[in-house]
Amino acid sequence: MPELLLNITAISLRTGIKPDTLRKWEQRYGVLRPVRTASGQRRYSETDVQRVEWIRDRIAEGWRVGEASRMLERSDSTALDDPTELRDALIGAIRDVDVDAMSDVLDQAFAVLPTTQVLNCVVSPALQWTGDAWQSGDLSIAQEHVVSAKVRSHLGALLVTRSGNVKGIAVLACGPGEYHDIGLLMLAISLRVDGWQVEYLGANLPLDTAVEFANRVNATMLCMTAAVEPSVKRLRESLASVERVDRVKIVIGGAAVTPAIAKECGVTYAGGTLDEIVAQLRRFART
Amino acid sequence: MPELLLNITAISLRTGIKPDTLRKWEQRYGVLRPVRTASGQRRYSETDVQRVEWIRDRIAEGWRVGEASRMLERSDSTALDDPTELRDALIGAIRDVDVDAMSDVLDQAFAVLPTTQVLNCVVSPALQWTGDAWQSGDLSIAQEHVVSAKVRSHLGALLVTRSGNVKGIAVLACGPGEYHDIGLLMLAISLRVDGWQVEYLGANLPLDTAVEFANRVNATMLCMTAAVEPSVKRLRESLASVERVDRVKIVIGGAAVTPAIAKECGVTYAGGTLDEIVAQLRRFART
DNA sequence: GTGCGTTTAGCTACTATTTGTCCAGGAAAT
DNA sequence: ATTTCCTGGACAAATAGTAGCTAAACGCAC
Repeated sequence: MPELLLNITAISLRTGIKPDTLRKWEQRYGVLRPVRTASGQRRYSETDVQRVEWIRDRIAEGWRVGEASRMLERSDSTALDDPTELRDALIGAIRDVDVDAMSDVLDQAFAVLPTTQVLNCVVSPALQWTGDAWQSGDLSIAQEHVVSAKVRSHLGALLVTRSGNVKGIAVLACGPGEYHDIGLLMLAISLRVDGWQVEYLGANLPLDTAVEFANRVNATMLCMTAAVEPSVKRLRESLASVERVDRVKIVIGGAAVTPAIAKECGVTYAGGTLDEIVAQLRRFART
Repeated sequence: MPELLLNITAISLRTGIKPDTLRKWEQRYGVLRPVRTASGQRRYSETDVQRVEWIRDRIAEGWRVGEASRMLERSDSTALDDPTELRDALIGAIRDVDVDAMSDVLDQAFAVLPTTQVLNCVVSPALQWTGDAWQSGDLSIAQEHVVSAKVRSHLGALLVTRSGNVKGIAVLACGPGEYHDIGLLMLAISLRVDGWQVEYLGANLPLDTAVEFANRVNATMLCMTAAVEPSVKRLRESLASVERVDRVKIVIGGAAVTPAIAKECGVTYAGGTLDEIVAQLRRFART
């Protein structure tokens, strides 16, 4: 599937709606969610074209833009479109071990909400809940695994689509001994949406080989995570001994990493919500 | 027939793009690769004319030059449809650490070949090659990881689509301590294609909780894998101590598992190529 | 109809990026 | 000798971005 994305002039020529207007529609009604390129330019999909044409036709029939947009929103959200409700629905499906429902809710969420919102407001809280429920013994490890696997599949699907133009290349990996990679996967998706080319290396990667790889693919930065204490220790040891490549900036983060640790190792720290991390990395890359 | 070559003025007159612009396109986007005379002058072919005209037309449709060029690059990367060639192309991309090409080849393969054939004839051999190259030191762990991650994403995307449960429910998981899950993921896809409802639990799962889960979702069978020696040991220990549920048939397999081990533990063995395993499980489920 | 508030497209101002054109100085072709 | 072409850099024009303002169009109460 060579997914080709239109810029604002192209979609404007095809739909007959001026660029200014398209931007206003996006700002006011959020009907269009074009992905952004490296420099922040909008890139529209075929679906976006269809949405614009649909609204244009409604306007021709005498509807107002706002109403048409709301109709469109409503028509493609059969049931839920509220992040909170979707989150609760997902948690409910997990609690009931209803694997089909889990997929349904995830499909639904990705269909009606912007990707970053799905990650921040639906997937993240649900995973958090899953972790807590597992710790308190309300959920078995198998249930926790099935949730992870499901989420991973959905996120993986988002990672395969490639965007043509890029801010830079970001290499993402879990530190040595670290197997908690879902958070990193979510970051990968978020960065991709923000216009990065992401090379995702997954769990348990020695730092030296990660640096070498990042250098080889000409990456702008290398993000390593550690979610638990033992792997922070190993990551720190690696950072102390690894030979740095100046061109590749190293960023660390993850549940068990603190700004102090990063400072001590002479690398940058990123943390907070996904959106915050993306913003931090965006600024950081410019420096 | 002596191929007729145009100098830069000629191609400029035919396409309406000024020589200066053509040179900049070449410099900036590399779309044109005219041959050079002894003294370094550009000589364009008919293909080059077509490429310039194609880009010119895209620009008229509102695209930006840079992106149109990239689209052109993408579209004329030769389309393969032979499993062997695709396999070799994938291995080549892995060897060259060309992450974009890897995605291209995988996209291509899944587009033109049946899923099972992609897994058996393209992905499997390429992963095998990757493993061998890693062991012989020709490939770093990072390179091995990026291949895994890429393949995992593509396979995960296939696992998201749900199909009816005609043959029964199969629960798949790696045994405790086992993190090599790509083979299992490929089996998951193959079983799904064969008409099973697959619940994929991924790496490192204790057997007792897997059995409990399989029972809870009314599974027909539970497949556990072990790819390396230590995890076979843990799997055997678990099998000896876990409480069986009659309804759920347990099957084990994986690189480090032998029929003898399965027999000793009182469970069924499955092994061979993906197709063979699927056939074995199909027969097995009927009993 | 008239008046009033809301909705809407278009416009301006300003910044950043992308892209086409031009120029200088030297080499080759005519 | 004049013209064409090369490279590389400089620069201006075009395209996009954001934010905020304006005025026409519209809905609705009177």
